[in-house]
Amino acid sequence: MARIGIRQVAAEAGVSMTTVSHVLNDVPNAQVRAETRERVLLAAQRLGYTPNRMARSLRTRRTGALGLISDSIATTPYAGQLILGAQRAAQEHGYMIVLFNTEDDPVVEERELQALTDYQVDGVIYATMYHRVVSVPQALANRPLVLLDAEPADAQAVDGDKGGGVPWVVPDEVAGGRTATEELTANGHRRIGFVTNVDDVPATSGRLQGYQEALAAAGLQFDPALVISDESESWGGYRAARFLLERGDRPTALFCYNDRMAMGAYRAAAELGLRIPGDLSVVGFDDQELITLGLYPELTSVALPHFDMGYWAGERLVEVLDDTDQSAPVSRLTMPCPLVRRSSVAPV
Amino acid sequence: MARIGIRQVAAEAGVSMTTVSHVLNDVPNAQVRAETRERVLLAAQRLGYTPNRMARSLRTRRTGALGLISDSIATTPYAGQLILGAQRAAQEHGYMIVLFNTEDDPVVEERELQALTDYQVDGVIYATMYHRVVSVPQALANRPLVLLDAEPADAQAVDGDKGGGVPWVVPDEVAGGRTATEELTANGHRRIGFVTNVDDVPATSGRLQGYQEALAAAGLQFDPALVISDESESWGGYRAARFLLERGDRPTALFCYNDRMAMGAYRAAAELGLRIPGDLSVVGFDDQELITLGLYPELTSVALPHFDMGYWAGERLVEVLDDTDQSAPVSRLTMPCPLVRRSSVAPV
DNA sequence: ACGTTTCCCCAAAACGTTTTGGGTAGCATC
DNA sequence: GATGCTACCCAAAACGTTTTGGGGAAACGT
Repeated sequence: MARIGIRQVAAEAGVSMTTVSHVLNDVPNAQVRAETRERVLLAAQRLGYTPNRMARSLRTRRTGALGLISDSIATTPYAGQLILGAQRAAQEHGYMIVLFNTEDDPVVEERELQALTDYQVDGVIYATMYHRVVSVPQALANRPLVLLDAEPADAQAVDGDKGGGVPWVVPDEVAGGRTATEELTANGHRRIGFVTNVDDVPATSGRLQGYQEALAAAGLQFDPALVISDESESWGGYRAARFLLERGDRPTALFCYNDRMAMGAYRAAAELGLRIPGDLSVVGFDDQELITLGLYPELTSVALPHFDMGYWAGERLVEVLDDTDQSAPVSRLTMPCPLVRRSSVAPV
Repeated sequence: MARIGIRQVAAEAGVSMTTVSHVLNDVPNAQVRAETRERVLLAAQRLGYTPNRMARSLRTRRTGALGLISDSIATTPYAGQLILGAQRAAQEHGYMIVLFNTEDDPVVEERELQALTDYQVDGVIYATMYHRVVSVPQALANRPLVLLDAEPADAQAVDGDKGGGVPWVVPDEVAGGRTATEELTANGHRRIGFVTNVDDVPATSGRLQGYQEALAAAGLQFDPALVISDESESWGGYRAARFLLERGDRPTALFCYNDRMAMGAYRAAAELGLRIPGDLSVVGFDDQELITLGLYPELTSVALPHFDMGYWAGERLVEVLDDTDQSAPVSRLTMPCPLVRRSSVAPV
């Protein structure tokens, strides 16, 4: 059984290979009679023809592959969602995702970038897992590229939502911080602590800003004494919460930088005999179900839209590649972070 | 600047394309003088030649791509490790990993399998994220295939470690269960509860068996009343632990099916005023750092070797493909699960 | 009746490799 | 002097598409 190709289909339909190719890809300005088109389609289907991608790629110089290169895929629980989003977008447009990983190691990154170029992917998604600001590697400079959960170090593209630089998508940290805090102010809380960490990343500053904005919007005075930063994520939540809650005028609610720190806050509260949400309301960030559903009471948390970001990045990249509309497309997106309500917030 | 290919290299080196191809791939029984070989190599390097993968693929009928199809990549925090393992193995052997996802939906699976075949990957890794037993889809029947964190439903391959069926790798659940329990018996515990769930998967039965084996090895009687299964993973740990700990002759140690249930056990213990590890020792399973490092005291847990399994699967698959040694290779592997000791276990 | 346009279609070149099927030169063996 | 062998090398075919550059016939305008 000889592998069946376009040639066999042509024979079966009684037309030339050219015509078969034309109808199968319906090329824009190739004229083929409706009747012949039918015949070809039928023949193709009858023979169960599937195109040979390598031959096609060889001719068209496009592989239909998108490289997804990420920093620390193994150490973050979100990785799957980011990747799945991108994969689905790619899939829907007939692209495939091929995986690369830098492991946060410049040497590995070098190697992977090399691999990435000689696999001849059509475009690349450069992903970081924790909303980092990155400077895009030289090797990717002149390629179709989009940044995923990362923003470019050179602010050149920042000035507008349109055109220019490389597209990127990140969570809207400040809106997220605002959402979390508003949930607390809306429940009547007026003394709201912010338990955060000391990292200098967009997430910390953004969420803090959101916190401040929400306070202002609620007519509350920002009190620096209510925000505690700790350097450890595993211990920090506990330490900071403990510190805040032992004060005389303890806050009635805590906004925690992430669920891990919220977990520590829960422990601090338990040790001090404070019930959640009766004596203390808590909202977390990240919506890691391992934690949010594991805690008691279940933790209200702001979710990071990992899937959506991945999906957007994928779509954005194929847009660039397929170049359907040359119209200056949106180039930067901060994606909203929805609040998922559970049982850790109550009216004051 | 014309793209430089094998033709240019040939010209530069003053030899034929044939010869260039021969030396660049050093084909086994092609004879080429050492001096010519040098010349070719030099020319290639001087021109910065990199082979065109599509052309090569077209001719050799091999894409150098491995399909990795997994069930629920987005909903499990381990996904990254499994994938990274496979990716690294692939990378090291010059393969790339292209990603597919079934999302546990037969319709999607159908579509992805279709995509997978017409992308013409050389081989496929069929991965599940929670050690499932699967029946391999018809579409994969006659392809180079290895199962990752999954075992085949038809036990045809089970009879030996060699030859025959499709290779698969899973965690050694029973050894893991034994390890966990031994850690407790070794600390002198004699009444050890097992908090587990009701799912009918290899993990539950395996870990239970390990538990029993360890008890036997320590000369302890197995007491069915000490194992409590609950249907919910988020609440089950709490409920089961609470139930066990309220008994008059409460266990002094708990082996929990996974970290999530251990998290519940911590809460139960706290509510009953039992200190960990002073009054109660706990060991978990899965080693999810989000939990193990978030709990206080930090949870001793048995780790699942996700990276290693992924790596093995990748290596195994390229072995099959490159077919270096036809010698019947190991076909099944249960991988050991190391114990990572933290602070939740103490002598009785 | 004769160009011109329009509509449909095709043969062959091209993409960049690997592989096939020799070819040539030198040397040894009969 | 033919034959055979060995060591080295090459021209051309092949892989399965897409794309180029028309070509023939019908329809149309004059």
